[in-house]
Amino acid sequence: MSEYEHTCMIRGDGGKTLRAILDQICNKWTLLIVATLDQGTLRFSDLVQQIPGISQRMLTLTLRNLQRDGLVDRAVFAEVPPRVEYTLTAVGKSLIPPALALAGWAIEHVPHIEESRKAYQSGS
Amino acid sequence: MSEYEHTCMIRGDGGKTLRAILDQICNKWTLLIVATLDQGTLRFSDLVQQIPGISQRMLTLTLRNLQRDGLVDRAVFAEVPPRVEYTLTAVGKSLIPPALALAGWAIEHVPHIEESRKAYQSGS
DNA sequence: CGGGATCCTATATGATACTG
DNA sequence: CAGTATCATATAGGATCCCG
Repeated sequence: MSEYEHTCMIRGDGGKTLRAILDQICNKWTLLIVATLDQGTLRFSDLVQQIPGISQRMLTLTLRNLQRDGLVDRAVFAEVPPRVEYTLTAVGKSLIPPALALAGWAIEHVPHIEESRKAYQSGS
Repeated sequence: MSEYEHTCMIRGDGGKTLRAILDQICNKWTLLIVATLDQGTLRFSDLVQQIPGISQRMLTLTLRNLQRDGLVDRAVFAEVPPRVEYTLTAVGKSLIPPALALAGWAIEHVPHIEESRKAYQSGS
């Protein structure tokens, strides 16, 4: 039943490699931006509108990181007013299935987790 | 090619539900602890030894959260010296496959990401 | 329109010392 | 052994204003 032979992928080098990547992915906005860009190419203002609550600052920062890591392409058009379009790269798209796996797990277990939290509260 | 129909799982309610759970999972130690506990039942001191760099404080805090969320069982034995054993619950174990999926993605793309970072640096 | 620059706060994490 | 308590710090994230 145990998957111990495989969890070395997580524990690996003490989890360093994995966590370095995970830190980039599991911040507040990355998955949301990637999931939104799965629709296709979008402009900066499109992303602001479609991602509720994100600030310009965090959108810019997160997009820069995604671009730096090669998950997103950034195309600037020399027009007035300026136009900048963002598109998922192949690597960016490849992140979606594992992200969905985690999202599926989370959504599937939300009821159990919330129940457990209530029981824990009343217990202590 | 697009998985847009499915990414609503991520975007859902603006990502709120997913991120509430993700915040618990993607902190510095949670996945490492869960992966370590996949071996089976372990004592507090076992975890300290097997997880390099973790402090007693963070191990305690993270274990409490996992226990509260029903991912880990905590068993206290009234002995001297005290013995406390931690075990993954079924829900806790169920987190491992999606975690492995993400870990697999990360490890598979580390080379590409590092390459992209170097290119980004020299570009700017 | 698409940011950059600046300031600010909350929180996660760490170090250390103490205890039943 | 398995924590708790306290203090300190780094950083993520947010608010606001300005610019080409």
